[in-house]
Amino acid sequence: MKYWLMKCEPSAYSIDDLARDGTSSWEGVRNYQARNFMRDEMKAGDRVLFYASNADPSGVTGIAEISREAYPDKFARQKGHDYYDEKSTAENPIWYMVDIRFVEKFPHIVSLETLKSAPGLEEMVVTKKGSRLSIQPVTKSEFGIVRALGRSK
DNA sequence: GCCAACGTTGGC
DNA sequence: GCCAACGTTGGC
Repeated sequence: MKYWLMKCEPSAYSIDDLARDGTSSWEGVRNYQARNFMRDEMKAGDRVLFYASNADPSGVTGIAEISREAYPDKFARQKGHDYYDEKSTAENPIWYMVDIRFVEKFPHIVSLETLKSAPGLEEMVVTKKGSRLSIQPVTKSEFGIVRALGRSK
């Protein structure tokens, strides 16, 4: 099993929205590196740290899991949609999406500041300066540390 | 809202 | 294929 961190602005979609919906599609990834992780490496059952970006504060708000592996992002072919990309075709969709399922919401957000100062997370991608990647691989050890922080008071 | 860091585009 | 210009992300 692999572990991931996925970013989303809470104004667009939050852990509370996911808790309400149960599952959600994860469309709109328009970065090749993030797409490759999603398309080539994400498997059903993989665990996800749900990260709120551009938030106050930003940080990990809970856990989700991959419920459906990568399939073409249909929004890339909907003209006028925010996620429309004229280069995307049925034969070569270019962009992919996955579905995620709610697992748990932490009692408190694990802020970026906390992540940066936590022992064992020094190499975690999200704690590095200028790390804009919206889908990041996380090690099993990092995942466990963040989950413990999220569950603790 | 600012702006540094990063990815993409396009002229050459 | 280089790299300047531009657009976007996301912390602050």
